[in-house]
Amino acid sequence: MTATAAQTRPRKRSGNGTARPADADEIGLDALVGHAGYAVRRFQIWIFQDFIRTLGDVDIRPTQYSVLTVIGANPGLSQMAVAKRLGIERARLVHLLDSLEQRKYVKRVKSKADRRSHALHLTSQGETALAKFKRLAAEHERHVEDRIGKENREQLLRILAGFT
Amino acid sequence: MTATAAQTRPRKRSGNGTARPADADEIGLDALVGHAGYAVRRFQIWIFQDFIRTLGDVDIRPTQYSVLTVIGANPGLSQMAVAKRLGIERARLVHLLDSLEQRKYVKRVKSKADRRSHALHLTSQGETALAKFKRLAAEHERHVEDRIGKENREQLLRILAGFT
DNA sequence: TATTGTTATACTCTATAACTATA
DNA sequence: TATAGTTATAGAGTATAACAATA
Repeated sequence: MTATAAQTRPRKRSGNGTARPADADEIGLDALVGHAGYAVRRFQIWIFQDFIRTLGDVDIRPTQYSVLTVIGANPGLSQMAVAKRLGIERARLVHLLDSLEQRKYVKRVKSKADRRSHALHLTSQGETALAKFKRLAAEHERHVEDRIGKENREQLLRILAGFT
Repeated sequence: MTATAAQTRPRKRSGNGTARPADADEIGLDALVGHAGYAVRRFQIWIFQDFIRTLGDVDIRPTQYSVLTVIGANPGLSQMAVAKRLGIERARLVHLLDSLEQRKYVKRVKSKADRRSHALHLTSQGETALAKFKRLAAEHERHVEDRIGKENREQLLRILAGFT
């Protein structure tokens, strides 16, 4: 348990009494091993790196992908709605959309109902591009499956379903 | 599946033909639902926020906690060794240690064996403080358990054990 | 030549605050 | 007054490059 691990003594290294530094894989993590947050963080880094690599040719990062996907599935949403749904700061979404609009994937249409807000839509270019991004993202997902196993991936999605 | 979800049409909102904007919880995530990375990312944000809140009084963040824990369990490590083990850039570790050293939790001792490197140790203040941090971190871990369930947390740790 | 710690730069992301134009 | 979008700033975190001291 994490609580009792607090009393763990530093473990001996090498056992040969030399001053030789420990190899990376013989360094103990102590209490960290019992923390879900540590494992989740390391996994998340791995998974994002694979996503970025797999979608490297099309230069789309996870956050951009999530924005395009949500707009694609819910055309006409306001920026506030997208920001809230994805847990992104509305100030940050502004820049994300600037970039996606420059690349002609998204357009901001002035809403007639509420002239303060923009209705977000994919351009036809955006629709075509998103279809390709989704194919690449599915490929990335297969890498995840290869890494942790089909069953484990499904279990993971089930356990974390409440956070989406 | 994520692959077939690429063909999903935008789902109807409200079904009443009005221009009323969709509520946050009726906005579909489409392909995102099938991505482990999205769920993991949202979960990781939740878990870090709880960690930061739970250890708010002692002003220790997850990365600082991981550095202190590893030094505590492996006294005498070099900065390179700590950086490698935790997957932190060595340039970044410099600043983390500056702060932890200012707060008298850690000391850098010039290594006799290799005069380029520093041997890292907790101060006695640091040892005492870390014991307290570990108790608070264990409390945070119980929050995780409350949120996702004891079984699920253990399953998660098992699935992600390879990433630590 | 290579490595350790350091400094510096740039870019991403999170968290705020404040401004404008609307409502 | 409150909200949507915008601009700006500050602090984490990530990714590099370059430098001095040492190996």
